[in-house]
Amino acid sequence: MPKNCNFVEKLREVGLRPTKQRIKMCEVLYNREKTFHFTINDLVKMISEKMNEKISLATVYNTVHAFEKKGYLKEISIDSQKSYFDTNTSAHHHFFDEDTHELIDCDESDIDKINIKKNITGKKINSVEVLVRVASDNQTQK
Amino acid sequence: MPKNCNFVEKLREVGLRPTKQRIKMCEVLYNREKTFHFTINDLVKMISEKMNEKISLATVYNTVHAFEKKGYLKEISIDSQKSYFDTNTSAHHHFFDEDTHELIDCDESDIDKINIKKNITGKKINSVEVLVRVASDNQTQK
DNA sequence: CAATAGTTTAGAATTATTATAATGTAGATT
DNA sequence: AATCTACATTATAATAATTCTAAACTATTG
Repeated sequence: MPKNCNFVEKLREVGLRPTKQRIKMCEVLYNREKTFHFTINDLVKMISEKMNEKISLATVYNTVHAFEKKGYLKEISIDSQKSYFDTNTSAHHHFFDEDTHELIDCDESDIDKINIKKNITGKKINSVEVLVRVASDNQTQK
Repeated sequence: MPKNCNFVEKLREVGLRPTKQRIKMCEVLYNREKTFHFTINDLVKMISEKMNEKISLATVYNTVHAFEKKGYLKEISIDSQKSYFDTNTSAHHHFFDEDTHELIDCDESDIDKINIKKNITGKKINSVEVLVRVASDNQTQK
């Protein structure tokens, strides 16, 4: 979703009603220079900080999942009990900083094309994701 | 951990007391031909099915985490709310079947060595994991 | 502008996991 | 082999993330 676009139209295009709450969430998520990563908790905080009115937690969950289903958000797998989401929905990989629990984008160009020699009969590949775990250089790792 | 090994000695070697519960869990996890994947829930079921006595849920969690810390188990990242564990602790990648929620091993030899061109200053790479999501070939994917 | 189908909401319910604190036990010391 | 002590186990409570529920609300259709 590009910057400053008409969120009302965007939402309507994919069959989501442009409600006040969804438009607010679009503004928080997409009215910015760069894509970013967040947890639901992060998002709730951002909304309550930047907006004068609050959005119910259930709505935040609903809307994030609706956006994910429509391809406006991507979920990122980390071995945490939390879900991370990414407003960058293009194919790309991630670094995960185990010290800070921060996710960092890794362009496709930063990793050579991955060639998978094995295949599962009757199954097609939906995605290939690389997760590079990093941690501080100068101390013992977990 | 090889098959039929002396679990008492193995546990002692890394500084874990060979308790009745830990030995039982070793038997369930390692007395078998092949390595496998499981969730805590799977494991609890397996224990109560195969054993005549039960092990407390808290102990299962504690022991799985103790084994993980000692390198007897590896945790696998999936965008689920559950944690998956793998008795294959060698470096390898995974397929995740989105239909059945099954994890399938993928040898290092099945994927060419991954070369990461980007690096994060002050951080060292702990691991590089590839997750290949697959789903049924003949229907619409999520 | 009324009907209706989709949305929002607060709060309850659920699920996975961790914390607590009392009891039990392995291994060392006598 | 009795005792000590640190580590383990246990049932249960607590926490945290997420989903469910059912009533109130609202965007769109007719």
